[in-house]
Amino acid sequence: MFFMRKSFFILLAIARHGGLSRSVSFSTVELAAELGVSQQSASRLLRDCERQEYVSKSSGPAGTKVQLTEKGAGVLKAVYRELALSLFPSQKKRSLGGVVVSGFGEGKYYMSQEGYRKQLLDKFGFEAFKGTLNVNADSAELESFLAGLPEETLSGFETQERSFGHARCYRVSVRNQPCVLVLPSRGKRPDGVVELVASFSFRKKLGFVDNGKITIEATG
Amino acid sequence: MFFMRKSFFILLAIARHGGLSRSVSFSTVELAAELGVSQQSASRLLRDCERQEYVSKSSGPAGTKVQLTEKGAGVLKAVYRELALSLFPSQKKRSLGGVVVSGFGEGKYYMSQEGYRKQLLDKFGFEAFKGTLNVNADSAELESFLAGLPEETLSGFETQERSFGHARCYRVSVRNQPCVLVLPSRGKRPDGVVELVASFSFRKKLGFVDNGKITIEATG
DNA sequence: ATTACTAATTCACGAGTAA
DNA sequence: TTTACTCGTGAATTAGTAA
Repeated sequence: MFFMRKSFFILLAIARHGGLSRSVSFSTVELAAELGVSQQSASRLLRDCERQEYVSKSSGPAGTKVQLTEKGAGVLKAVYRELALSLFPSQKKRSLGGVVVSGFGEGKYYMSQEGYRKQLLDKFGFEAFKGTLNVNADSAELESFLAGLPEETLSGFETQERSFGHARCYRVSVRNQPCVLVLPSRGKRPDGVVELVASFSFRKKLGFVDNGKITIEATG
Repeated sequence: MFFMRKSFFILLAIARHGGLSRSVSFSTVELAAELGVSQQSASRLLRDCERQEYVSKSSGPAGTKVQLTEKGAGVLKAVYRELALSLFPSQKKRSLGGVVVSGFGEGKYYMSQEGYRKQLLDKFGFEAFKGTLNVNADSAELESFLAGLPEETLSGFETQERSFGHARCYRVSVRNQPCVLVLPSRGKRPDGVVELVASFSFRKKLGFVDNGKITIEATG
């Protein structure tokens, strides 16, 4: 957890300047002043962050442009989660309400890929049912629900036909059945729609139907 | 802001173990393992935190007991705030609803103390009206409202008669009138009750009465 | 202006160990 | 077992510059 200690405050400084969502101009002199180190150290520390893939940057005599990577943003989120749990232990959001929506079969397609099935088995210990349950939730509620959960990542991979992106996963449960909430990074989906993966079919085993209400619970 | 860089992760580790609200046993060996440093470094770093008054601790051959001070907790809250603003810029809570309650005149007593008046003038630039408006808010809402605001502190002081504790302050506004939300640390008050201080009387100038609704807005 | 190299320096770290 | 000291080493930092 604390291996990213040395990079954290640089990432935070970049995020403060908006580097989470876009590339920002950020000279090493400014960065140095904010952190209270020399320009030389700022330059070196930034390069260390790039080596660890926390940021992507381009720099030259015209200045530096920098943006946090997913991995870098993950560092900030992980610390945010720890802080939130420590500072406001009472306020952890333990459940998330949503509505079942139709997924047009992509869930089945993705869950048939060995690249994902293998990782789900390794990380979560079950053979995934070849299909997902798509759930629509309020995106702000989803955000704060997920902020309180430990995050795991399914890596992207390539097949002969195409390449598959990585996905963020969270252990949750529905009606006391453990399952995994998956947020694919690829394929811009509507805000607030997530996929649930389990060893079984939510529709067959638990009787969920389109437009039905569902409650997702945090586990652990 | 980043002067506490070196201590932050130690404070976070202590908070994870519950050291925010109570004294926790925490051997330097454990701490070292969590941070990925040697026992010797953990011991030294902990001592640095004590010197900076981020923690209070007692240690000896039987082990170490440690608890975060207000100042130490303030470090974690400040970082939490920065993270929250960067990660979820949309979600900042900008206003807080509450109900005016009767304060039995202690507000007038405190606001008559030169020790507080001087600090309010220095920090906020106004002569405080000798009285406060007590407001009752939902304590969870209050917590998340304040988490998004920069915090300032009025120091405690001594008079011939008694000693006065320190207080946490936040710049806010009510009906577009800038004022200061004060949370005294002393004198256990009911959860969710705060005091508003301004250059004027809320009751006379704005017509607030007991049990009336009030909305406090974040400024800046 | 910048960034970022190399060299000098410092100060943080951990080994050894006392209490 | 603890905690925490001293001290040698080297990684991290800054100064001085080049580009």
